[in-house]
Amino acid sequence: MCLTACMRTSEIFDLLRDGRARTRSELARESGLARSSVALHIDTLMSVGYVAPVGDAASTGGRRASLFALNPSARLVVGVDVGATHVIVELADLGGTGIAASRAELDVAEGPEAVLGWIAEAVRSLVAQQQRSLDDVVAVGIGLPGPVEHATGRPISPPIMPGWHRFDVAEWLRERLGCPVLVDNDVNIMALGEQRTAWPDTEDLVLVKVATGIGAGIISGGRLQRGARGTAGDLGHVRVPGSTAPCRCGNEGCLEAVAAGPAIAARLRELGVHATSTGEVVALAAQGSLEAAQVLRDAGRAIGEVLAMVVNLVNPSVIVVGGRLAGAANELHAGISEVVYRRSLPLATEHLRIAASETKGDAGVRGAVVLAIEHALSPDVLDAELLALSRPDQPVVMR
Amino acid sequence: MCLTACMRTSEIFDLLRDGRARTRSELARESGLARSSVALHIDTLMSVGYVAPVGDAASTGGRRASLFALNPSARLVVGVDVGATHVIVELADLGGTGIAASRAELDVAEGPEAVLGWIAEAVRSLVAQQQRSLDDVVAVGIGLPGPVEHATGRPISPPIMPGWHRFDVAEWLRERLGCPVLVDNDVNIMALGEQRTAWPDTEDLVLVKVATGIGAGIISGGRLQRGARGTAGDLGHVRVPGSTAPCRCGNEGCLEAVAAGPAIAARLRELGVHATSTGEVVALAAQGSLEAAQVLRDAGRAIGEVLAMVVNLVNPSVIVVGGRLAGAANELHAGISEVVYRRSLPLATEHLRIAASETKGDAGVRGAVVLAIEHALSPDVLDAELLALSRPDQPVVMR
DNA sequence: GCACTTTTGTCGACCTTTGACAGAAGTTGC
DNA sequence: GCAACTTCTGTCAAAGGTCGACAAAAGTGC
Repeated sequence: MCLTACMRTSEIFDLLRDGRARTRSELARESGLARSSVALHIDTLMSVGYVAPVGDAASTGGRRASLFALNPSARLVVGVDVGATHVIVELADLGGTGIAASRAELDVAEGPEAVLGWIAEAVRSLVAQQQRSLDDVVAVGIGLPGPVEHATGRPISPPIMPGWHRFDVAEWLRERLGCPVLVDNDVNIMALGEQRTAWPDTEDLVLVKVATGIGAGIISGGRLQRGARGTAGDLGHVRVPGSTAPCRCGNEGCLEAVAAGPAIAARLRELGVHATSTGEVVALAAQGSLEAAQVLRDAGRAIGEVLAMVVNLVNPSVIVVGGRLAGAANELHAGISEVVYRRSLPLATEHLRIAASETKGDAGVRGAVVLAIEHALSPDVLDAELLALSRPDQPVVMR
Repeated sequence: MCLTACMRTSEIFDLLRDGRARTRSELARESGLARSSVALHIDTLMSVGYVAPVGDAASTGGRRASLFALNPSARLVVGVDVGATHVIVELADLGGTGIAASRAELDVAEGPEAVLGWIAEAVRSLVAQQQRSLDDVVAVGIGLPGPVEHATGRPISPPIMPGWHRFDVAEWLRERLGCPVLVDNDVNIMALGEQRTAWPDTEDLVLVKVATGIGAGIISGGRLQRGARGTAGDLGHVRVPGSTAPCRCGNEGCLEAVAAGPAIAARLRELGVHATSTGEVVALAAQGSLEAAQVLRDAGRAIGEVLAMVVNLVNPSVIVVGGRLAGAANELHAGISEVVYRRSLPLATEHLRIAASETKGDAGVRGAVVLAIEHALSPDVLDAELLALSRPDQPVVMR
């Protein structure tokens, strides 16, 4: 049997990945194949369930053409956002639409088996609630609050995750859920979520998360930049010009020691305002505290200094500011914009936009869902699945 | 005729791109195709000249298998390195080996038509000298000393290239040389040359060029990062912590105002040492001037401060230090290493190497040649060429 | 209702891929 | 030096994918 059988099928499917409905003729034009060949592939894709007819197109003077589109409910994916003190598990369809979610206040320091155990149980129960089978779940994406070696799915020396160093998260969950598991850093995943949902036409985006820590996810040329060891985008310990504040990392003048939640709270206490946590800073800003506004604007300026370098270095078209501190405070955004536009090269800022996160606290899970979907629907994986379905007797071999 | 005719042919060719010789069986194993199919594709590739037999493999107990490899002399490419005051044009084979080169001391400020005119003439004469036809040249790569929009092949507001703004370099040369022209920033091209020749197994590399200006080329995940407008890697105007030196860009504390050639020369004059140009600084360092050593080490530290951010942000496995000032002075390298290893995160520096450029002043042309070769031998271009050759009557259509 | 337009499913022809086979080329052991 | 064995090469028919064409179906506009 010809092994290239389903090759072009995944090519056709790739065109439908954006969710838009298309006629057979449109697909033929876009793929370069003949209409008759496209029809054959569409039949294959419909028999697997990944594609479904969605009515007819308007007539252009003759018979109406039938429209086909990705069938989001064909399979399920799971997105998981693990924070320092919470875990969110969301069940979603292939279009990225959330179907059901679970949340637990769980300390990541309790260790991998406790956290991942809860996640596995949550997935099983969400799937059961929807009266679907675990076999329908084709991939799991998961974001962790620390450095992750994406290729192997293991955290590497994560500061706030004791017991997780080199733990094989991907394999542990795969054994229990029976599908591929993609692991990445939480900020990377937020960047992915933000880019795919709010900025689909932007190929170069930087997401800055400002909360108890500060980090960035960099998407360049449409691809997430992870670097050699998966630690790319670590803004928190970049030195801010003009600051000598001591940082827990041992160096001084780090951005995190100046502009992250704890540093802002400390600064407010110096001004005589009671604030001990990131949450309280957010609350003060929401109440309109003048001191909070002032300190947040200064923090924004410090972040802006560092982002100005990022702009010169990476040349993004959009910077998205996210994280708990960004949501509550326009001052942070104002401080950032002020410095970035002054300190970066004119050529790099000419078409640069600095925007607030669109997904309200949701970017992490959204990104995890995207990570899972993009793996499950990638040509390689789809080819293997189509091959397996066309020959149920043969074992699945991944090349 | 089936349009997919030569599809798999380029796949086989892709395997031979690394220059290593292989037997039909090896290619079959690596490509997943049957031996007989591979044999057919090899025949096609030999008839076009891109692949040639290179003797027999050692016997493993039976008949010796014949070896096939990329035939470097099948076609020619051109690499061009345009500097502020010089132009180098090199004719190379498909293996990237230089065949012949021309150099001119030509000021880039004389404008595009003068410089490009000289380049076109140089190419013609080099090709003629080698008794080959201009038709054998399949691609030209060219590096320019300023921001370039790679996709369109036009410089964008280049500071030291008056008259070049938005000039269609690619089209101008294509019309006169009759083959595709790839344009990029000179530092990007140096990074490409360095990575492909000296660090082929490294996917994440940053090249820093230290000369009259300072810039960086970033290769991440094996791909050159150009950013939204092609200005990525602009280190020169990143702010150095602790410096307030005024810069020609209008800001203060820029790296270029502290650590580039003119700044170093100015600093030496403050110390009573006569130095006016980058070249004189290099000469002083070569003579073992203590003042030059001291100033260069300080410059290295300043560059190290900025590179420490780059390491946190991009997480490369190798930083290559190139440019005129790097070649002459170990002190620069020492200063850089000292600060980078102290200021970057331990996780990011754990496997980080900081190396001197291996290609002695040659990285620019090497990278331009690589750019040309990788375009000319890319599957898309090769498919089109094979299709055109199999149907000489039909016009070539690029999809 | 009729002429015209457009889509759809089907079919034979063509091309690529495959696995098998016989012959060629080389090695090893006696 | 010869026989037995191993491995590679070229050829070929069968199988599968793709294509263009065609007739039937479905819809529009007058």
